[in-house]
Amino acid sequence: MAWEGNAINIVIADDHQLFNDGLKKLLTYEGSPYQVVDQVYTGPEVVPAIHKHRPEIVLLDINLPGRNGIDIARQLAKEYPAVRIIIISMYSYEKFANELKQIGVPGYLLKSASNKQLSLCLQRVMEGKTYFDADLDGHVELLYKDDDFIKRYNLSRREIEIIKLIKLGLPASVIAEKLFLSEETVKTHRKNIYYKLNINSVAQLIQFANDLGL
Amino acid sequence: MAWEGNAINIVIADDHQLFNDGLKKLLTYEGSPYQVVDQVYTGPEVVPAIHKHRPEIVLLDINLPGRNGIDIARQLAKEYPAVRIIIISMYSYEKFANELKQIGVPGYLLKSASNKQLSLCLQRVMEGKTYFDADLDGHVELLYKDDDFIKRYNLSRREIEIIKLIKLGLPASVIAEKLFLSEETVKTHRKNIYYKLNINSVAQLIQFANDLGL
DNA sequence: TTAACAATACCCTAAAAGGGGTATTTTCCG
DNA sequence: CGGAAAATACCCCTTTTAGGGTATTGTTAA
Repeated sequence: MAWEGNAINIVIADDHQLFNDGLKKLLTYEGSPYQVVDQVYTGPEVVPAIHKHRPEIVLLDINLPGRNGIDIARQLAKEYPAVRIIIISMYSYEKFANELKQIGVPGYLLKSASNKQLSLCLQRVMEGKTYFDADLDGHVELLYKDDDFIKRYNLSRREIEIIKLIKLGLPASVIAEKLFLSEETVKTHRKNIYYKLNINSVAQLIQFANDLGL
Repeated sequence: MAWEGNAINIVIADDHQLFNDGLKKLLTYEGSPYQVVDQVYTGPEVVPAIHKHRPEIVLLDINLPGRNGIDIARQLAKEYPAVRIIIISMYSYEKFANELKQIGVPGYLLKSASNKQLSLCLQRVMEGKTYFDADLDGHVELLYKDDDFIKRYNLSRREIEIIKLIKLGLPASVIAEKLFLSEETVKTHRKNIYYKLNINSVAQLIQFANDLGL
């Protein structure tokens, strides 16, 4: 499609095939300077694809099956510093934003971004600048999601916070340290969560949280 | 694009703009029978859009800001029964599958579905049949997926079986009963699984299994 | 301004998980 | 056939969870 000569080559890494394919379509309109040279759908496929194609840009999801997107970004930044990484994620992981910047990731787009924001991001990154959607937008969606969750299951804000930490596999003692609480308090919250959700194991809690996108 | 005469009209409701726009592109290829007549990005916009366009099909996300997709589906089924609803969701909400079927939703696609699955789903729904990706996930594809999983992480068939039961939140004792094994054996398998996957908690195991669609 | 809820924190106990071994029998492939 | 891998099963121990309470302090909405 694009004039082969100096097209900007892109690799897309996202496990949602419909999103991945749709993104390709969005990028390869008539007269586009971009060319999607490869699409991968799992974590372990990313590095080999980059090695093979040496694209100018990789659009990289964080939640890839098999391997964490941030780990991949770290390896790519080290081994393929010429490849510009743009993270494409559902949420604004503010915690990771600084980490990603430090790694040298120049772009961060939310999936709720518009086509124009995508173009702008690509453009800026190709100019050697940065574009971090995560800084601007982040809070709104997350707070809303939590609110929705709270309403539906009568959970409190603190309880949501603790659910997220349990999801990471942290024991009550560590969660307590992180939140500057007594371990007993964390256990009390956990008990209340189980009661409200009518469950009785961490496995069920995680299924529940995952199902609702928490 | 499509021959205006008898094109199948579609409304897309998804808050991830890039996904929404990409989906439109995927549906409106040259010679496509489909025509995207409207795109909305929040819950409250859905019903008015349906009212205005009376499309044959609405592709509806569950996690919409402002209003829950299931509620919307319920209202649409009642007030606009001619509109065929296809849920497009990130996760397989097995809990809600029956509820959705009862409401009369004929289609359920995962975002990780392929373009072909999308086409098939649309086709079947337009023929008055149903297409539930959430179900298939549990049966048809699993055997293949298991093999893939085994190869990548050196897990045995028995270990996969036990992972699935752990995922349900069952304690080792119950798993042992179910499989006619000693509890100690189940614990041994679990230890080996943790070692192979380099993890150390049930929370991490579930994340892992979910990521790989197990 | 109270009553309800959220958040905090402690007590107790039993069950289960997590982590370190070792060892036997089956199964299956070369 | 023989050896590797898988599946089975047990021992030990410590930590954590799960479930049963009670209780104090804020905050907040009726």
